Amino acid sequence: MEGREYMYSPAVPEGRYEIFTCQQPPQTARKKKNKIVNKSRFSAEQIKSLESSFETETRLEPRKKVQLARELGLQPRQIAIWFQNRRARWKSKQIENEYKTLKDNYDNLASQFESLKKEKQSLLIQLQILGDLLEKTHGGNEDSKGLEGKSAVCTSNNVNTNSETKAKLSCFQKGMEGSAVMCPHEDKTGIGNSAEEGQGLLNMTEHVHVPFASLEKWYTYDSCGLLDQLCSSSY
DNA sequence: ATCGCATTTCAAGTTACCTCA
DNA sequence: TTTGAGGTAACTTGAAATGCG
Repeated sequence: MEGREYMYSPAVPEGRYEIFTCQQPPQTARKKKNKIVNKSRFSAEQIKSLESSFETETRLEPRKKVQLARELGLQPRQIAIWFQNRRARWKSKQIENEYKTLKDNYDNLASQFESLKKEKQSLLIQLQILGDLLEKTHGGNEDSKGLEGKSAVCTSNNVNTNSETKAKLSCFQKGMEGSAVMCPHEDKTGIGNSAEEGQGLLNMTEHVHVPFASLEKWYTYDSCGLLDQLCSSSY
């Protein structure tokens, strides 16, 4: 199809350039809506030249347009239209790319959110188990009474815990990490009294298959502010 | 200074043709 | 051979900018 160009009917709209063939007469002219059009694509060389011009500047000065038209054997009007269409294509490509980027970001965040949700569930289950265990170990203890019901509350997504429970959880975590770290509440709860106890709890956590390293992540990704509360709670 | 008009250019949307699977 | 989709040159429309009397 290279080499063929445009042939418009004499019925050219007022103020418009008449676009005509430079090399060949119209072979396949068709009549439609007052227009006789022999439309074909620009040649590879023409496109190449237009593209390289577009790379340097997306808008053409009138002088440059005329010069380019002369070089390529086209009408200045054709050059102008080509640049208009090219800008439109460029813009839609930009929008497409932006959409792609946004979608990728969204997908990443969504999958992060999902895995955090699962992790949260695991931790809540873990919390429940620990609460039950505390209750069993220190059944008559006043403090364990305080923990009563907390585990049940924690089974829902809507975690409703008080600072005491949070402090216990925090102590428990410290016990896991340091094995013998003393807890501010040790006199009341008895948790963290010895390295043995800490180790025992560690074994328990292994039993429920919840990695404690994930708690670290919680501090980073906590989205509902629970851990902020936990960390800032006074005890 | 500013108003009105003509002209030009642009973006956005549309039309019509061509190519190809 | 027909047909539908996709690409693209050219057109239409409305708005903004500019120049001139």
